[in-house]
Amino acid sequence: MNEITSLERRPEGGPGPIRRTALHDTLVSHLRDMIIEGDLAPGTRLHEGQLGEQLGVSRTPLREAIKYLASEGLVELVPSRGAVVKRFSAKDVQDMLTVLRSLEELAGRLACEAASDAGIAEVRALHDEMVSRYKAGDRLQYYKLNQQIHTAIAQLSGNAALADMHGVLQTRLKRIRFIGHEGPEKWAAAVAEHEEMIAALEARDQARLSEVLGRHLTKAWERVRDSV
Amino acid sequence: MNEITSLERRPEGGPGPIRRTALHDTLVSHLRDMIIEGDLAPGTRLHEGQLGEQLGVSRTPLREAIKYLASEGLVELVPSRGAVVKRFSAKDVQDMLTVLRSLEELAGRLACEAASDAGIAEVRALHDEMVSRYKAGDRLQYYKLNQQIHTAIAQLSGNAALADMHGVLQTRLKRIRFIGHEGPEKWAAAVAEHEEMIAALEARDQARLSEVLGRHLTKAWERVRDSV
DNA sequence: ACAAAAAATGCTGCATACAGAATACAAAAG
DNA sequence: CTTTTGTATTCTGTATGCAGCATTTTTTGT
Repeated sequence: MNEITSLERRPEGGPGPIRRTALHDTLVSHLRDMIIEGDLAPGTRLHEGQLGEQLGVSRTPLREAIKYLASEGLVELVPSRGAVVKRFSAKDVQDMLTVLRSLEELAGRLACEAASDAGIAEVRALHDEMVSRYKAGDRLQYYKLNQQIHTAIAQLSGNAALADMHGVLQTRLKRIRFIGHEGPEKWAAAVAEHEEMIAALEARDQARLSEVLGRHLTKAWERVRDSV
Repeated sequence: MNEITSLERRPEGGPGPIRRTALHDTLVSHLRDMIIEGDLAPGTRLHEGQLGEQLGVSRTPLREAIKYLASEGLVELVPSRGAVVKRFSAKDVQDMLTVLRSLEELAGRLACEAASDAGIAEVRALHDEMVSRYKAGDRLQYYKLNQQIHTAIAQLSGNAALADMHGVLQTRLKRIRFIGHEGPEKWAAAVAEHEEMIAALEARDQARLSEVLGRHLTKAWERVRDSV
């Protein structure tokens, strides 16, 4: 992941609306990934010239993407000195998890009311896939599906603002969670919580789903606490 | 408010650290204000050339500011067609208020634990000032102090992420609330709720403060419901 | 040899310039 | 009169160039 990555305008792959995708979006998500995956460590200065050359883009669109990420809270703008990757303290992480927990509890309650059966089935499918990845010991895919499930539940709430805020926090925390490698027994516990979560969702049991989601995040904090 | 506003690099006013403030920040907050105050109505296309000329800035920093606002959710980026001021449906507003309510309830609980006496005193001062504005019938100042109080409570929680998310939603809703002119009796009710709020905060009564904040926002929705 | 000042380098911030896409308009065909 | 197609204009997307600030290196004085 540390090699020089070169960008291309996302080629229009399959069918669907021929939505020419702007370089801006590509750059933003690319930089996001670089930050999350640790290519750009916290505290790193984002060198416009150098970075732009690596990515094969001029400074202008790069700067715009950086400003965008600044508003998302991933980088910090220092006047006359450019941008640096934001560094989160342990308290920052705990604070984010506190808010995320509150949001997920809300999402759980709303999802039980608003979700369509099809929507729930999709989450179930993601969950089953995740469990099979767990059994295969595929941490990376497990991690990604895990994220997707939480995102999906936030969206099932039918509340766009909620899904939005949830997404912002989840993105900021991705870098942290990406690092947090828990041991086998804790991993198993996390999977069990997910199992319970899906059951509650399928039963449309508001109180239970909300409770499980909350508990899940509280334990998540305990899992990563030391690695922060 | 609808005249052509020209920008100047924020002059270094009083004392304090001589922090040269970048044009970027000025532009962002200026554009924010223009959107909130209705100078740029929802659905309006943000014309880079024209707008830049009005503000006396070239397109480059303007575009960067627009991208920033896009991430904040105030404008929407349409590929190859620039940016338009985001339009919120009634459901969008309701959704935002639902989340905001949840966040404020959380903030209320945390603030009762974490706030310093001095911090509470400051909120009390804001409140008293607001009440006097209310008695004077000064709607604009009342409105601004009202916002400040809610922001202050979010900050008293000591949770930066919470204050952050709260701020984003509050900014998005400002435009709406700015319009919502309630009648005298509802206005009085809102002030009474604020009174109760401060009392609960000073008593550090978590449950009560949280409850009042929630109720306050629920009623706020009823007040603006029709004007959206 | 050390400290302070001065020059030099590198980077950001902003403006301008150019290319390509989207839209608006006009003319021509049905 | 409506529809369609070709053209012109306008605006966005990206690159480049220049000026000012920050930092580092060199030079100079003690």
